[in-house]
Amino acid sequence: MSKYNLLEAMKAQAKPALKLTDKKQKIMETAVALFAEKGYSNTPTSEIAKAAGVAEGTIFRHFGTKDNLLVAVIVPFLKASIPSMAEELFTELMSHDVFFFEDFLRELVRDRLNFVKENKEIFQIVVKEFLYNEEIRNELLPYFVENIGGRLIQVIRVFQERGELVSRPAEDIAKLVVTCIAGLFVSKFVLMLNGTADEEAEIETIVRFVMDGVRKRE
Amino acid sequence: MSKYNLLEAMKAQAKPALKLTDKKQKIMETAVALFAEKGYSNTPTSEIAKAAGVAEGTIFRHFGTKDNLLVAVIVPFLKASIPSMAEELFTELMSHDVFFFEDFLRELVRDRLNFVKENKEIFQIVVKEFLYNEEIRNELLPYFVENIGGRLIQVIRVFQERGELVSRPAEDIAKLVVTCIAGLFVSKFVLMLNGTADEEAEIETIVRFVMDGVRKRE
Amino acid sequence: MSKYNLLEAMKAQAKPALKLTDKKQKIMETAVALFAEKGYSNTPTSEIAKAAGVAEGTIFRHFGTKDNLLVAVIVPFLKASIPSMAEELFTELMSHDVFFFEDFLRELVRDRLNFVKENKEIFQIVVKEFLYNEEIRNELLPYFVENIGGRLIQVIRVFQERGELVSRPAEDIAKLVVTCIAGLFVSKFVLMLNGTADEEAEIETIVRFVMDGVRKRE
Amino acid sequence: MSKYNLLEAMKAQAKPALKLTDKKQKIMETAVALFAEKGYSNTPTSEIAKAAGVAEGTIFRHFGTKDNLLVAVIVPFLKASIPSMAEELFTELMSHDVFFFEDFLRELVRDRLNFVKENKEIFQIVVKEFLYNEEIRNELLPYFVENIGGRLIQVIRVFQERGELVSRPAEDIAKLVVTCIAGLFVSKFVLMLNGTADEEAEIETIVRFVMDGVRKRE
DNA sequence: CATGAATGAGCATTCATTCAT
DNA sequence: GATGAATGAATGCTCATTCAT
Repeated sequence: MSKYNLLEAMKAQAKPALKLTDKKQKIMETAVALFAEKGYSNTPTSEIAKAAGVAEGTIFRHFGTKDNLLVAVIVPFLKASIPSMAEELFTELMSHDVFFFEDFLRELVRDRLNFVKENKEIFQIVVKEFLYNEEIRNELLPYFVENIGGRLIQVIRVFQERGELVSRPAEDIAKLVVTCIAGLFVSKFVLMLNGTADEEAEIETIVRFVMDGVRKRE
Repeated sequence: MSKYNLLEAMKAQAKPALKLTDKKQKIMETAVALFAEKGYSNTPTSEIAKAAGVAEGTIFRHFGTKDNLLVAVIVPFLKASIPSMAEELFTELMSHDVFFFEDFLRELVRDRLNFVKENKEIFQIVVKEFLYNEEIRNELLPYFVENIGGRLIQVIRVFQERGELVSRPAEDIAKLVVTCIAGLFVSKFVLMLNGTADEEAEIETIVRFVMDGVRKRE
Repeated sequence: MSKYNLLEAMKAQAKPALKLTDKKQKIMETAVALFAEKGYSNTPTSEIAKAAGVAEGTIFRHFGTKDNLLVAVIVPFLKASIPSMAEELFTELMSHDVFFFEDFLRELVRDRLNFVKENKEIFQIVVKEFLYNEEIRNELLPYFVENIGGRLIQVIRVFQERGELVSRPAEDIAKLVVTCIAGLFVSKFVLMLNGTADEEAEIETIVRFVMDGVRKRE
Repeated sequence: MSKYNLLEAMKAQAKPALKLTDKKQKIMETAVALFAEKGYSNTPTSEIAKAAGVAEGTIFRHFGTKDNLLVAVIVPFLKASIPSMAEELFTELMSHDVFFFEDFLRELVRDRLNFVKENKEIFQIVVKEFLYNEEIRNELLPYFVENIGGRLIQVIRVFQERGELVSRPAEDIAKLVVTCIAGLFVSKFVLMLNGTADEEAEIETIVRFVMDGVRKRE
């Protein structure tokens, strides 16, 4: 059995208990900043306590274990990680004829870029722990594959049928698209390889790359 | 000053001292396996010692510190990480007219895929520590950007002049290409999202995605 | 830069925080006894912990490092090591005509003898570490020379002008006097070469030796 | 039973085996320098080996243990520490009437000063370990008291009978004289509180202090 | 004799967690 | 709820000593 049970935690946190104590809130904010900066296992609870201005015992009163603190911090992010967009689009696509995959892709990238930009630190934590911590990876990987990959595959299939997308296996296409977008986000928000300041141009670059690759056409 | 000085270590290890003791060799092999599996900082030296069948002191007699053991394991990999290909190709391209970027890309992917496949565990270590360990990242990032990015940019420029590649900034193209390939390698060798068994098909999929994207053409 | 910064520590410990925890107090007492008996570097923290009836971690919670424990134990002693007497006497001497150097010396010896007797163990620690530990010596030597030597020299000069003391350089006289007294204290409290039980007689012996040497006079 | 048995070692080393190997000789010289500088327990055998240009094993081949190396280095010094002078003088004094205690003292100080000056480093070692290492102290203290103290007491008694020295207990006088001389040697050769460059003047200062104290006489 | 790889007990220090107040 | 002193297992590292070559 897993030490983390992130998915259990996600279900449990259905009602996100908006009434966070001042202290509890402060601990979480501090933990996010420190985990993002130095990594989970390089951040002692003593340092979190000090930076948050609480006693070390208080952390354990609220979260029980350090692991639980990580979970508490990560779960709301994970729940918001699934682009609801994809599902909405899919429903819509089935009924009306709307727009092009290129437009969907553009909106998807824009949407996720904004989401990650607003949750930069937690994104860093999730990426780092996802790779570093085997248990977390084992918990999250199926979740991502199913929820994100799965929806995207459905969307892709629709556009393939319409003839806009190549007819390779939708799984392969989804994987390429996700890897490409995720890779660029990691590069931008974790490795801090800052590209252009102009965000719209950046989005356009990604979209055109994914759609048409690097070959010149006349 | 950095704790690691990986680049210094790389220069110093010019002649890799092939005369590795049995024990030293065993320690390194064991460390590679454990670091890859659980991450550097989650692997106690005591466990390495036990798994390698040596006394803990032996590790420190050979490597001095745990950090040095990591460096000793990583450095040869890093030195072989720069695709000499790119440089050779670049020289060749300047003199004769040979082949297409698509062919270059195919060879590059094939070459690096084989390299990483043969060094799977060390690749896992490097990827994980690269993201998790700030000092290592700070050491390696400029190295990668300059050596890998730099060479690729030069190659791209040549093919742009020949009209095979789109005329967006070569830096952007290089970044997209590298991110895409790196992302797929991470997905395959670190996250273990196994794709097709047919490797040639896999290479072809990447090449076609990078060259032409996902849009259908008649 | 020094590892110890004893003088810094002395300034910092201005208000010695009388509210010592039971445990903290117990640790310090135990450490004093063990350091005095076996020397600082021959006393493992584990042994201190065991003898003090606390967990080893508790030592580090209170003192951070073993070095700091030594400092915490030594500093109050050092601050009380300067005989305020000398300074007071000096001021007094400048205004009124009071007593003889012989009387001053007798009081000085009596005062310091009592002080060391009451701090026997810490005196042992200081003497041993002073000789054994280069860094501690480098920290303390200038302090002693200036504070103890300096004041004594001033006193000696006054009595030289009054014609009670020989007119050799005051520095030389001070050095002889200090060496002689310190040597006898070390002999008594560190080497445990117990002299007479009669302390007053002991003091008188020292004073007469310093004043008149060993030559018989009629 | 003692770990050291210095006295046993002294007896055993009766014939000092002049045929010291090159390596053995080099090890001892290096050990002397390092022990004097950093103290016995702060000097790893590995460092001695390196500095001496031998393998670490070689030290143990020759000396068996690190303790034995210390003993090997110290013992010849200890054997030469007893001023044969005192004994010779005593024999001489019983037969003829020669010179004054003051002259004896002057010669004693000169003789020991030269001895220590020529064996400065071993003197440092002996002083430091004598204070720091209980076992060594327990071994050497009785030896010093008996051999050095004992002889001096006899000499003093003779001069007391002749009326040159005060008639306090000879033991007390001996102790004062030894403490005073030893203290000044420690101050000069261990603490490095350099006095005058003029050695004869220094000797004279000590002699006059011991003989007549600090009181001015007309 | 000499070597140096190997050993493993021992050490200072860290840190998540507990619990009495 | 909040505190922070106390815990003790775990960790990286040191070093005297052994032994096969």
